[in-house]
Amino acid sequence: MSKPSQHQRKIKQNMKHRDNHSVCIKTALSRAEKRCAEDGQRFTGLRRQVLELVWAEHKPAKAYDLLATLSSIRSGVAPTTVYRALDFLQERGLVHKIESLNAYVGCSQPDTDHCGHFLICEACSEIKEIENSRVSSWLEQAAQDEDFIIKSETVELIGLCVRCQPLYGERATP
Amino acid sequence: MSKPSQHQRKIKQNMKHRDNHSVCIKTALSRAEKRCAEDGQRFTGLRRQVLELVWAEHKPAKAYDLLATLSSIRSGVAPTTVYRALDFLQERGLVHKIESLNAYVGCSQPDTDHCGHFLICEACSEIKEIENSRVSSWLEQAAQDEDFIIKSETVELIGLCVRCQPLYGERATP
DNA sequence: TTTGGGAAAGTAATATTATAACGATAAGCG
DNA sequence: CGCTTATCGTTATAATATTACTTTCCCAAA
Repeated sequence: MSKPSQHQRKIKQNMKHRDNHSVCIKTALSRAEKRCAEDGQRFTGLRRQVLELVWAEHKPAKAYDLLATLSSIRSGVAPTTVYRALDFLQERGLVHKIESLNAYVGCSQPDTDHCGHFLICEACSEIKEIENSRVSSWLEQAAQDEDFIIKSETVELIGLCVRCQPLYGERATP
Repeated sequence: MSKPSQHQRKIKQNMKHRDNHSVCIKTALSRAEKRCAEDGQRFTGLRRQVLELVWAEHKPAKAYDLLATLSSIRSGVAPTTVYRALDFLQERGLVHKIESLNAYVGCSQPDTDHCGHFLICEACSEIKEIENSRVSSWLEQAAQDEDFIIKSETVELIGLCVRCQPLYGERATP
């Protein structure tokens, strides 16, 4: 309500990003390639294909959907195939699992060592990874109050993204 | 490092709590009863038993483990039985699901309307729900930066609880 | 160039988690 | 009491994930 022009600007940013999504994919792939090379790991055809499929949209990809798609472009694909590739990609921080959806998304900041924090739109399913170092330090603080030492974080915020708010009047999925 | 005596105090608090855990359970049950009465909902024997089992420990309870235990004290128990009861309890805020574990814990603050935030010890599996209104308002802030409206939050912090830190030297599970 | 070792992928089976569909029963209400 | 509806029983099946074992492929050392 407070800053409509800024709101519009963010929507445009978002649109632009969608139009150029193929750039995202390419970037993700080349970063993955680089990352694997550095680690002395093999970025095989299978792994590349799975990562490409995960990146096909900024939406959570279900393992069995990846399996189905992958089967159509490659033979001898079983659940194991997909899960192994996903495990590999997760270990290298190239993909995150969204626990509340049992689904996977490409990591948008694979260079920084981190666990992802996500905004998940319940209307359009788009996922945005928030890069917000404040969040982690805040959570650290909260944990410290209990003398708890954090090793990894699952933070998944479900709600309405900037584009879907006008459509759903700030209420839940119709 | 900084406050060893306070650390000790917290450990003692924790111990004391474990010794008196039956109190937890009773409290949880009577709160549930009250809550259901207020809502005009039936707190049936089945629902009570499931809630009791979930509260048996401060550890995540798996649906199929509940199923097995429940089967031993009641006949005609199927997966549906357990999931229905869990759904009921979740809707009323009496139980939370831990997404990263596919497991369920009793809610320690069923009176306040909230989504839970959890500290999960990877060594002993104990779960502590953090009641920390700061956390939610921090996350709101982070979401606002993206003009995102939060409807619900999944926050699960994995690490070492106060009792397990000395045992595992602040490192991951052995 | 060959070959041996290890990583990756193929294959089959199975475990784990969750839901759907439909009928039977029992609790509350007029 | 008889009606309505929530609850529960029952069966089947869907969706997600892992284990174990075999085969293939890559790469590097001989």
